Amino acid sequence: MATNISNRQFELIEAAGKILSEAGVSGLTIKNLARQMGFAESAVYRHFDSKEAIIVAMLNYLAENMEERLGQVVATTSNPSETLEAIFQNHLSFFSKNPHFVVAVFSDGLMEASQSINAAILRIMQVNVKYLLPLIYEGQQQGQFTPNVPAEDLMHIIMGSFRLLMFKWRSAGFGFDISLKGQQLMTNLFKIIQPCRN
Amino acid sequence: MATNISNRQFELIEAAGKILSEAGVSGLTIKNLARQMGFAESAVYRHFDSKEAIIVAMLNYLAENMEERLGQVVATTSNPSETLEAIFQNHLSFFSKNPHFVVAVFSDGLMEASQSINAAILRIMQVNVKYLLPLIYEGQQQGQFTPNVPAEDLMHIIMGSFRLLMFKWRSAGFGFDISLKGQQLMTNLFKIIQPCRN
DNA sequence: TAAAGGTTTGTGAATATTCACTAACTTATT
DNA sequence: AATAAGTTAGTGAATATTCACAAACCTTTA
Repeated sequence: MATNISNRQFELIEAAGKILSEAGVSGLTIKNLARQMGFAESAVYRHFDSKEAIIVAMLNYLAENMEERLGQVVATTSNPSETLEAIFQNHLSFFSKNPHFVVAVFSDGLMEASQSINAAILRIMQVNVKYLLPLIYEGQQQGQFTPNVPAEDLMHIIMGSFRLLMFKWRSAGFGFDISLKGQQLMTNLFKIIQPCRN
Repeated sequence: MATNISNRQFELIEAAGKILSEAGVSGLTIKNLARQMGFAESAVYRHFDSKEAIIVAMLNYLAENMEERLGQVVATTSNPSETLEAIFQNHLSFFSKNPHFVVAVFSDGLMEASQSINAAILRIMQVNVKYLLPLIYEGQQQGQFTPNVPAEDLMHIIMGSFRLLMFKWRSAGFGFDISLKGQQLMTNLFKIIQPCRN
């Protein structure tokens, strides 16, 4: 779990992220990465075995980071509805500061690239499921969310809306305030998944 | 609008679709396309000026087809809720028969590839918006859908859920019954966007 | 202290492979 | 005869990766 990463490796991951957010998956070449770092292409291979390894390291870093953040949020909140909101805001704040991860996680170009990359991306999704699903289930039990729809499907709708928002943000060149739009989406989702009071 | 396409061109588009669904965007090369067609690479260029032109033609075909289908559905249904359901089922049935379009439309690898491809994909999304938005708005007016959330945002949630379903289907290698899962999603969505009866 | 040897991190050149695309030629159909 | 639709055999550019080598630094030993 405690993936050890050298300073240089971290710099490379950051550089790769910058390229991803600016030039997309197809722009992420060893040549561009080396240029971004300011050294020759061959030097990249002093720190990573392959391009694939760089991307996997990047995704693993995100997975660990996300696991930590979500764990923190769950630990410091009690009410399911409140926790869900905190998770939402946590994600929004994180992606707002690290837009390249939007490209990394929500792109299929990378998923096609290799099996290990694909697995890494799915792992990230599962981190979210791991925290969201019990939360939604609990919220249903407590009467905060509608019991008419299975928790898995409620989660599907929430995650789908979130992903589409990220897609739109990226398509717009990260040109609008994702936190603001995210807040609005969240508000709407809460309205919709609330149980009807009769 | 009346995009004229020769028989061979249509065959090429179909072959490209088959490759897309089996090998993804990265598998769609002229070499593979020629192999699929059973002739040499250079012969492809007898029918299309470039690879880009093939993809654009494919997307335009989808756009026209979709426009036609949605127009048909809207014309033969009256009730907004009923129309929305019919659109949903129409899409499910179409994608179920043409899974390659899922790859084409919901992939970012293609969007990055060129400006004209990007525009073609966005055009397809807009065809959906054009039909869905008035429908949802009307449904809200008639008290079939909740008025608490703006129509645009309701549409966002619906489209996001649908896209995620397509993503999951593709990730699973088109290995489950998309019509069935789609029906379930639709049922859940309808439950959720229904206005509370007090 | 100074030399010897090892490690880290870089360089520039070269590798094989893949890619979209093209020129010139052949063949069949009308 | 002319056109459409195929072929063979190339092109140059881009790709990830490997190679032998070198400068700078650290550690051991005489």
